Amino acid sequence: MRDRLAKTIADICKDLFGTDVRIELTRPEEKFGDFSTNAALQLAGKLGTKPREAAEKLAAKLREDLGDQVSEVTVAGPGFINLKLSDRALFESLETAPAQRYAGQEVLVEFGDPNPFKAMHVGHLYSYIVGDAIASLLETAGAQVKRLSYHGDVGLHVAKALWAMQKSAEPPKGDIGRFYAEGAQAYERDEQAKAQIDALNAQIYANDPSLKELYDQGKKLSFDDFDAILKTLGIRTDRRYLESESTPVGMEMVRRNTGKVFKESEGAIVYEGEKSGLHTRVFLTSKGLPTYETKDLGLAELKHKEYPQVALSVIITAHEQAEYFKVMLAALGEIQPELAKKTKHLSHGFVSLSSGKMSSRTGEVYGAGELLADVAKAAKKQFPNSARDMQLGAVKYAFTRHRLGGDIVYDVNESISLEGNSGPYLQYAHARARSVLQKASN
RNA sequence: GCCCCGGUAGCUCAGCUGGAUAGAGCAAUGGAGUUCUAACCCAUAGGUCGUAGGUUCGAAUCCUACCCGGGGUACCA
Repeated sequence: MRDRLAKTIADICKDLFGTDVRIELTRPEEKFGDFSTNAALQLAGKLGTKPREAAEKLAAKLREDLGDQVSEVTVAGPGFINLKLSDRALFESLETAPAQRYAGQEVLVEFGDPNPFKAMHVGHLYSYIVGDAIASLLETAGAQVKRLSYHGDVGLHVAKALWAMQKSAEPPKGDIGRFYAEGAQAYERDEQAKAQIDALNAQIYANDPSLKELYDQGKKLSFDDFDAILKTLGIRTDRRYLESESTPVGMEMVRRNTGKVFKESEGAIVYEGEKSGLHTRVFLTSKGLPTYETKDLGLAELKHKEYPQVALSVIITAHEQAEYFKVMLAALGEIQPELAKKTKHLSHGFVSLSSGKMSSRTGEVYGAGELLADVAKAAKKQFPNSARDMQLGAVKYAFTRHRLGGDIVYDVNESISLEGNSGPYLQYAHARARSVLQKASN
């Protein structure tokens, strides 16, 4: 509808004034109409005529050419042309399918990315909800979307959790996050524990078989926990990548390109981002160990191998990684230019709670599951019969109603409110509207 | 220090590829209705659009400087 109108207006401008104009059709305040264009203002600027005169001429022609599409064409203010759609056009637009910009194309969307052996916190929840929404949007635009996630299954955080699991008398079960929290605290406070954890970390890197059983237990526990939360959220993941997969691929890429893309500096292998206005980052440490950037390079290559036909690859993370990704993508751009061009990093801010609740009693971060449970509790209290869908709608809407970029504040009570800017409000409005329609047709 | 993001009504946020008196929800104040799932309705009040310059016929929107908050800034992720 919008595109068709814009084209008609552009054609008329060309006919009448012999000039090409980039037509902007905006949604003005309701009282002005359904669409509004500043085409006449643009024309006046180009031709040096009075805006209102150009607007009147344009409007007259539009009334003629648009026929039953519009019920009103008016000129207002300095020379805006306001269009009011006819009922017929309005109904037609309802039946028009959305634009299929990515029709039939494969698109990857990576989001969520919680690390096993740690709790999934509200930041991950934000990433999952935003990422899933973006994936759905792309699906609506016709894309064949693959939802991906990436998980750090090796590293110091694993050692911290394993250390606490080893010390525990009982077999590990339930919330894995508490083991991590215990290990992380000991690592900070206790020199002896720190040494033990560092040793454990080396063992993990060396794939020590004596750790395998505990490691596998912990990993399973983590992913079972993630799965439960994702099931509640109704979010699926098509492919999970692990750091242990991407690491060898990335190391190979860095080695192959050392001397070309990467440089040796102070014993480490680095990428000098300064040449593209960024900063230098280490890819291989002086001990020869891969950093996150190398692993991400490998991940990009892994995705490329499995999905060679992608039109677009989106990665969604928190804001803290924004500049890191610029450097990583700049390096990738020198190795695989076409791949880097198709990769787009989007970042979101941090979540804070209006209640001020950020960490639970143990000093861990506020968990994703914990938030979901708190919402369910608050919803049940206010609306004893509230459905799961209502709670989910509340959380998802509260997290997606903001523009991406800034930090967001989450307020449980506001999110479950039946009034105002909330998910349940929309759901209720929808239900009522359908009810009215149904009764009208009986 | 340098780089990135944010700074709009008491609160949470839209608007930021320049355009019509800066909008919404919540909260506040004053009213109306007792119901077809009332998703409420009407009205009032509330804003130096972080600050100061600049560009423009026109700036919340573009440019510059500065202030405040968050993040990043070589061997963590």
